[in-house]
Order: sequence, then structure tokens, then C-alpha cells
Amino acid sequence: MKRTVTIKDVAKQAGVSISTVSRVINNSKPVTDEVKQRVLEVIRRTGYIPNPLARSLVTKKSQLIGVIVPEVSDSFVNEMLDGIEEVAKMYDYEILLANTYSDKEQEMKSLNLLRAKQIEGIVMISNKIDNDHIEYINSLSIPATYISKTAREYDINSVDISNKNVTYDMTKYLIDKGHKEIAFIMTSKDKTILERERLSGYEKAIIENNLKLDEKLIRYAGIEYEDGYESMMELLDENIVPQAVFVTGDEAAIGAINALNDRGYSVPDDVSVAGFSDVKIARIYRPKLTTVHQPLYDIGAVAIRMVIKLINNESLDEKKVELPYRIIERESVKSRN
Amino acid sequence: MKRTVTIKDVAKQAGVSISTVSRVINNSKPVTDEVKQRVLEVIRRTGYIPNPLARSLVTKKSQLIGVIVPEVSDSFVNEMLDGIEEVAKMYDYEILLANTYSDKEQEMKSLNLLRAKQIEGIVMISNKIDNDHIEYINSLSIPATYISKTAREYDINSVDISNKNVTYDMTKYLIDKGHKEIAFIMTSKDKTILERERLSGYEKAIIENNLKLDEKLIRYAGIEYEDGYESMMELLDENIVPQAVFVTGDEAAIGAINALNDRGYSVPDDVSVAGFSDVKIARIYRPKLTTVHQPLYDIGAVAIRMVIKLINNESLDEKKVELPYRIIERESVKSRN
DNA sequence: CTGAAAGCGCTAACAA
DNA sequence: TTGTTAGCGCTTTCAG
Repeated sequence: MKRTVTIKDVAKQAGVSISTVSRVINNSKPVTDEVKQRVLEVIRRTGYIPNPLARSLVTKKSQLIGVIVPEVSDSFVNEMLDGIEEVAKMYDYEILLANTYSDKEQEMKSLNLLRAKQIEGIVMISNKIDNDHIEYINSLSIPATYISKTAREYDINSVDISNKNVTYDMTKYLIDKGHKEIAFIMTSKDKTILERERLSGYEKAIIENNLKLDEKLIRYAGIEYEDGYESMMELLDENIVPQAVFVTGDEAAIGAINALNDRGYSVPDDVSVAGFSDVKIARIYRPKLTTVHQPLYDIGAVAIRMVIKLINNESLDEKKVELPYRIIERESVKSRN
Repeated sequence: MKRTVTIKDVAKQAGVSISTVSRVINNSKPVTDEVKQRVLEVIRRTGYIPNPLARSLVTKKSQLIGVIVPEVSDSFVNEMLDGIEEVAKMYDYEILLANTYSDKEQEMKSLNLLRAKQIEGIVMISNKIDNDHIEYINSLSIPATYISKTAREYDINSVDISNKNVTYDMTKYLIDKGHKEIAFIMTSKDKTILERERLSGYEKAIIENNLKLDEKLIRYAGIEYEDGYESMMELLDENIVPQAVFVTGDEAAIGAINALNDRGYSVPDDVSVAGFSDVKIARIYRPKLTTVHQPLYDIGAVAIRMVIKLINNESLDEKKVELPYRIIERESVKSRN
């Protein structure tokens, strides 16, 4: 273990005081050019790097932002992470990552751990946040922004897509393509406000267009591939073969397509399937998935940008940012007009 | 901003010295039970959390491990990240993440940044590491382990799958299934030792089984979906329609399947396709991809376990860990016997 | 413009 | 078993 070079070493070698060195590395106070060059030279020669721990200890700034995610390997999450990472780097923040596997206890634990690490801000991505999370984070008095389906229900900083009309729009799209019987597989069994809105978007489109609203066509599943597969199988087992299926998750949508295939139905020739999110696999799978594009990278980027602003005491234009979605027409939906 | 409670506050309120408080929070020296309880009580009441920055400053331990990855959103990478994260948590280490987009300059920059953050160890995942990386990391005298195709070429700690016979085994498998003309798409244009070995594994299997070794059947592409697609198209454009295609990457393999489909060939009925890695999509795609399973989660887990051991001055059983691979038979390869 | 000195919150000798 | 004290490496008054 070679001893690392400290500010003292630099000061001594440059023949100045440590305060002067501090001043040149931080550009905080005027320093004669001659002295500055001398110090810089020593720094270069010795390869000196200021110890951010010591610095943080006095400035109370760690340049660390905690990011809490359900699971890194989830495509939904990691596309956001790319955005988060990118922006963090831009502003010289480092990311402290914590996986929670959507377990609330683990979420609280991670929060605690991150807090201990003196993070300056938090980006919390969670399937479902509630008052406990919010109160705890508030009690930390650390800037935070949330990415969560339930964020809209609370008075907190959050970023999301403008969910209001998504399901309405996609259902309408499907109807416009000539589908009369449209199944709706919600990838959540919760009944949060968001889910109720999504459901009513679907219902509204159905009713407005004088189609029959059939409870049997509505299913509640999980978000995984298997969940979509099983839900679709369930439908098929009940001899329900809709003309179109709208699944609120891409992987689950692909599960549905596979279930359909396994039962001898062709997508989109026999039945159309639409997804939600536009993760990578939606572009790769065949038939390519028609889906709702969520700007995941941007969501992550905006979220962390918000906390950085907050950290710097800049004001936020809006507490709740909503990014636009759009329907991406690919191959899994066929016009039946 | 409420002032955070420090060890001093606790000491004062408990009527003891700060060293005593330090002793009880670290369990480092015996403390009378009575005093201990008193201190603990104050800690509980005040919600005191030791400042790890201050602690690190003196102990020179940050409980931080830097992880450098090409891209979080790459499925190959994020499955390893899950393993890394899990083990880190187990040993109370926090992960500092840096995305490099496989850019060498960025890799060096990230290394620098992480170094500055006083990380205690490094897990470096990189497509291609070279002497510059290694020398730099060595100069930091921080424990590191590498996950990289080129790691085997250097005398460094690394974890990998036992690559030696992979391509031989898969090619042999394909031959055993009755394929005579087998294309080999390498998802790399480099010619590292690993790539040469992979190539010769393929060649060995072909020759040993008295098949014709045809240079035209060997292609060099990138690792992405599109790369596989294009390489396959290239083959097809040259009127080469092999009975089987072995692509050394799952997403690229799926690209190849799609190219085949787009040209009217059915997989596996007309041509078999095998992949490499067994990332999530291999299980989801239809036909399900027959591929070489790499234990990505385990690779990540082992890698970080190694650096933790190193940090604690425990000796490593082996410098280069090789995890077993296995061929996963699914649907994209059909027997032609 | 520069240096001396205090102190960020904590651990670890060293004494007592 | 406990308290005192000297730092860890740095920033930041405060003088000069």
C-alpha cells in the first residue's frame, strides 16, 4: 500500500500553504498565476487527487445520489437507469444503486443505507410507493423524485408519462383498426388510482364506440412474460378468442402472443396484440410489437435532473413532470377494416 | 435543514465521552452494560447514524465498490449486475456504478472518478481490456477483478465461463443433430485469443466429423440484434443457406432468425439457429432459442465476492475462476437425422 | 494574494 | 472500563 499523496504533500513540494493548494484546486479564491502554475505542476507530477471524503466532511456534499430500483435486470428499469447514469455523469454526480426486488422492507432498508452514505438526493423507482416511503424520505430532508405508478396520488416530485389517455388512445386505435372484441389485460392486480384510470380509459373507448363492454374480456395479471402467457391461456381456455388483446406491458404482451401461437392462433392474422412500454424486446420480437412508447431513458434523465436542481436549490418548473407517450405501429396489430 | 445529530450530541446526552459512544456503535472495546444501554437509548431517541464519511476518513475504508460496465441496459450486463448487487449487499458494500458505453476513454475516466470516491475495490466489466486498464488499476493498488473476453490473456483476477470447448461443443451438438453445413457467426470482429479459440473450436468440430470447412460460412459481426440480422442477410444474399447457424450471441442469433424469416425460411424447420449466453430473451422468443447457457448472475456474484475477499486480505482459491456452461436445448434447433 | 488555525465527525492509541 | 487527545484530508474563516 503506497501512501496516497495528500494536499499537504503538494503544499510542501510547491512551497506554499495547504490553503493555497486548496484555492487552486477549487478555483475558490484568486491566486497569483505564478504560484498557481507551480502548484498545478506539482499536482500533475504527483498525480494528486483530492480526497472527496475529507472534502465532503467539511462541505457536507458527497456528490452522491442514491437510486433505488426494483431490479436492475428489468428492462423497464435499466433503460431508465441509462438515462439516470448519463445525466448524473454530466453533473459530476455518482450513482449509488440499490436493488429492492420490490420488497417494501428492502426498500426501507436501502433507504437507510443510502442515507447513511450521505447521499445528497434520491431517485426512487418503485412499483408502488406509499406514505411510509414518503414520510421516511421527507424526514431525511433530502431532495427526492419518484418514478412510480402511485406517485401521482401524493404531493411529491415525480416523473411519469401522461397516463391520462393512454389506454383510451390505444383502445381507440385498436377500434379504428376494425377490432370489435378487444380484451384488456392489466399487468397489475392492484387497484390504484392509476389502474382505475387505465381501466376507465379502456371502458370509455369501448362505450363511446358502441362496442359491448364485456367484463370477461378484462383480466388482471402480473407484469412478467409468464403472467401474460397465463392470462391469455385463461381466456382461451374459456373459449374466448378476442379479435385484439391490449396488454399493459410488453413482455406480458409477448407472453400473450406466445400463448396464442401455442394454441394455433396467428398474430396478427387471427388476433392482434398490443403492448405497453416499448422496451427493447418489442422491436426485436416477431411480429414486432405494436405498443405504447414510454420514453424510459428520458424519464430517468428528467428524474435525476430534477433532484440535481433541487440539490442546487434551483426551483422546479413543475413538481410533476409528464412526458408524452405515443403509439408505435409495428406488426402485431392488423387492420380488419 | 435540520442539523444532523453527531457522536458528540450522543455523548453529551448520554453523559459519556465520544470514545465510549464510538465503542458501543462499533462494539470495538468492552463497555459496561449499564453505560451501553444508556448510550443505545440516546442513539435510538435521537435517530443518530454515524457519518461514514468521517469514519472512512480515518479508517480508510469506504465500504464502496466500483463497478464499471459497458452499459446497464445490456441484458448480458444487467443479469450480472443483479448478482453483483446481491453479494455486495450481503457483505454491506455499496455499489458505485459507471457506464462506459465500451468507450476506452470513458472507461479510464470512470476509473479515475471511482478512484477519487475512495472505492475499496473494482469489478470491471469490459468488452475488451488491455494493458492500459490493467496498469492503471494496478497503480491504484486496489483489489480488482475483471469480467472480459480478453481477461484470460493477462495475469489478473478474472471470472469467466470455461470457454475452451464451448464452440466445439455446440458445433458438435449441431453436427450430432444431423447438420452438415453449419455457418458460424462470430459476434466480434476482434481477433483476440478468445476469438481464435472459439473459431478453432468450431473448425475442430467440423474437421473431426469429416465435414467441409468452408470459409464462406464464417462471418464476423457485432453483438447486437441488428448485427446478426445483417450477417445472416449477407449470407442469404450470397445464396448461402446453411442447415444450421451458430451465432455467438443471443440477440444476434435472434437477428439471424428474423433475417431467415424475412427471406421465407422457417426456423428450425428449414434452418436451425443456435445462440450463446442464454439471456432472458432466449427463453421468451419463439422459437425458444437453443443456446449456450452462461451463468451470468453467478459470474457477477463470484467476481464481487473475489474483490471482497481481496479487500479483507483473504486469499483467493484461484486467480482465474471458470464457471461451467451448458447447452440448453430449446426449439430453434431441429434434429435432421 | 497568502498563511495559520479551527474544525467537519469519527477512530484509535494512550493514559488513567 | 473509560476519557483525553491526536489526527484522517480537506475547506474556510480570519488576519496579515
